[in-house]
Amino acid sequence: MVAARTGLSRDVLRVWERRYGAVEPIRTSGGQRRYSDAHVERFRLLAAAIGHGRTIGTVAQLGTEELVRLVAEDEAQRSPQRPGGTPSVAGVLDTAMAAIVALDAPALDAQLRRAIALEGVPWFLEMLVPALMHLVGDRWVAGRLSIAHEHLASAAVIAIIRETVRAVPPLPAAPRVVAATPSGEHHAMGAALAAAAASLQGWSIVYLGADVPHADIEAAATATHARAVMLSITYVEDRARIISEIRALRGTMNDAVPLLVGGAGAAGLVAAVGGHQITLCESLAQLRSELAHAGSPR
Amino acid sequence: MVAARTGLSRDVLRVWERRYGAVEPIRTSGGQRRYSDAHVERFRLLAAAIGHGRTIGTVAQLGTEELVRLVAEDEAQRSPQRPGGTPSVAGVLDTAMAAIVALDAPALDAQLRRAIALEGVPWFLEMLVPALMHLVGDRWVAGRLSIAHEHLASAAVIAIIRETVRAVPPLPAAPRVVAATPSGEHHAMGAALAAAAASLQGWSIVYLGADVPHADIEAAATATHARAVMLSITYVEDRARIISEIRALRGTMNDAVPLLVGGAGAAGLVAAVGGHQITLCESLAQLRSELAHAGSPR
DNA sequence: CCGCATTTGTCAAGCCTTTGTCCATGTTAA
DNA sequence: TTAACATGGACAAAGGCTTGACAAATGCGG
Repeated sequence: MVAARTGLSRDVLRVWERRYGAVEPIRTSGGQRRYSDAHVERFRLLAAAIGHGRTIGTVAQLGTEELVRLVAEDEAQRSPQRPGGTPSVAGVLDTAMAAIVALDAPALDAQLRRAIALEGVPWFLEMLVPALMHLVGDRWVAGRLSIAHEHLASAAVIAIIRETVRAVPPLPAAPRVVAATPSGEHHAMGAALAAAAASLQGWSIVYLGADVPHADIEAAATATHARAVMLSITYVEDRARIISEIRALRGTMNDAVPLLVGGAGAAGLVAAVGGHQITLCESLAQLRSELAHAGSPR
Repeated sequence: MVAARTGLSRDVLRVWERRYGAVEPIRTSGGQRRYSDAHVERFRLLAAAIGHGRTIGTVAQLGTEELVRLVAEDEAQRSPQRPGGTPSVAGVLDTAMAAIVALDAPALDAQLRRAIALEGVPWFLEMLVPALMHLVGDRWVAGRLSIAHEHLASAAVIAIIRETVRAVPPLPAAPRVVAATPSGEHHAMGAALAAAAASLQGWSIVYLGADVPHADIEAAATATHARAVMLSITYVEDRARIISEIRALRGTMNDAVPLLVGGAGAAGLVAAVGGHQITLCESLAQLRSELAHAGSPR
C-alpha cells in the first residue's frame, strides 16, 4: 500500500500518473502497479513540492533530481530563520566581553570559535567583530579596560580569522591578492578581516600583516602576480607618512593592479592621496564588490 | 502559488504585470500563468527594491540586471542584516555534485569547506548535508553513480564534520555524550551529524564511530560519565540483531542515562525495542531539544 | 495647511481551468 | 469467492482569469 508510505491517496497516485505522467510504475503480468523505492521517493518529493506551494501540474514532469533541488530550495527559503537557535550578536558579545574582562584567553577563544561555527564567517566578520571591537574600544576610552584587554581581544580575533582563512582552500586558478597594513600602521585587524573576506570570495591570499614598507608590498605583489592589493588603515598617527607610503606604493606598482584601501582611518586619506586605481572601501561589502570586479576579467 | 514564494499577494503580481509590464509569465494552454524561477527572482528583486523605498512605477520596467545592481546598492547603504549574499543550497549542491561525479575529492573538500565557512555549521548539518546525500542516493539508485561515488561523498562529509567538532571547544564543565552506531550498522554519517549538533550545543563529545558492540558503548558511557548516549541507525540489514543490540545496551547501561536513537532506519526500530529512556529523534532539531533536556539538570 | 491629481494596493463578479475524489464496471490475486 | 486493483468517465471544490472599481498614500500647486 503505497498510499500509506507517501501520505497520498491511491486515487491521487493514479491520477498523477494518468494525467501528468508523473511516474511509470512497473506492471505485473496481470497489469497491476508495482512501485519501486524510487517511485515512492518521487511521490514524496512531489508531495513536498506541493506542500511548498507548487502545483502538481508544474512539477509532475520534472526530473527527480530537479525535484530534489527544488524541494531543498523551497525548504531553505521557508525557514528564513536559521536552524539551531539564537543568532544573537548580543549574547555572544556578553560572554565574550566577560572573557576579555577576565583576561581569560582560552574562554574567549572558545566563545568566538563557537560563534563562528554557528553563524558562519561572514556574520563573524561583518557583525560580531565590528561590534566587539567597538565595545572594547569604548570601554577602553572610558578607562574601564586596559590596553592589555584590547590586545588580548585583537590577538584572539586575528588568530581565529587567520586560521579560518587557512581552513578555506582557494578555488582552483584563484587570483591572488595581497593584504597588508602600510608602514606606520600597527593594527593588523583590518588586514586580517579583508583577507578573510577575500578568501571567502575564492581569492588566494598573500597576507603580509601590519607595518609593511611600501617596497616590500610592491615586491610581494609583483612576485606573486597579485591581481589586487588591499591596505587597511585603522588609526593614523603620522598622516603625512602614511600618505607618502601609499603614494610611493601606487607609484611603483603595476598600473593594472588596483589598490583597495579600507578601515576606519582610510576615509580622508584616500581623497588626500588621489590618483588612479586607488579605491576607498568603506565596508566589507564594498570590498567584496570591488574584488569581484578586479577578479573577474581573468 | 507564487504569492507564498515572493511574499507578494496574487493581486500585486497581476497588477504589476497588467499595469507596468513588470513580467511576462508563460501561459498554459488553459491560459493560466506559469512563473519561471527567473520570474520569481525578478519579483523578489522588485519587492526588495520597494522595501528599500523605491516605488514600483520607477523600477518595474528596469532590466533584471539593473535591478540586481540597484538592490545591491540599496542594501550596501543600509546596514546589512545578514552579510554575504544568498545562502543558496542549490548552488553548492551543483558544484559539489560535479566534484563527486568526477571523484575529485580535493575539489569536493574545498567546496564543502567554503560552504561551511560561509553559512555556518547548523546550516551545513541541517540543510546541505541532507540535500546532498539525498541527491547522491537518488543518483545511485538510478544507476548513475557507483558506490564509490557515494563513499567518496560520505567520507568527505564525515571528515569535515569531525574536524569541525574538534575545532569547537566544549564549554567549561560540559556534560559528555557518547555518539556511535550499533554493531551491524556501518554508516557513520548519522553519528557524526549527531555529534556535531551536540558539540554546537556545548556538549563534550565521545565519538566512537560505526559498528560498535553494545558492551563497548556501555563501557565508554560509564568510563566517561556520559550524560547521554546517541545511536544512529541508517539502514537496517539484520533487524533482529540491531534490536537485540539496542536492548542489551539499554539493559546494561545506567538507567539515568537516556538513549537517543535517530536516523532514517530508526523510526520502526525504536517502537519495536520498546522500554524506558529510549527516545526516537526524527530530526536534528528534536535531538537538540532532547539534549537540552538531558544536559540541563546538572 | 488644503484641495486635487496620480500612484498603488486591494477587492468583486462572472467565467474558466486545474485537481482531488468518486463511481460503475470489469480484472486479478489468494 | 472475496478483497483489492484497473480503467475511464464524471463531478465538484479550489483556485485562476479578466475587467472594472475603489480607497489609502503620495506628490503638487496654491
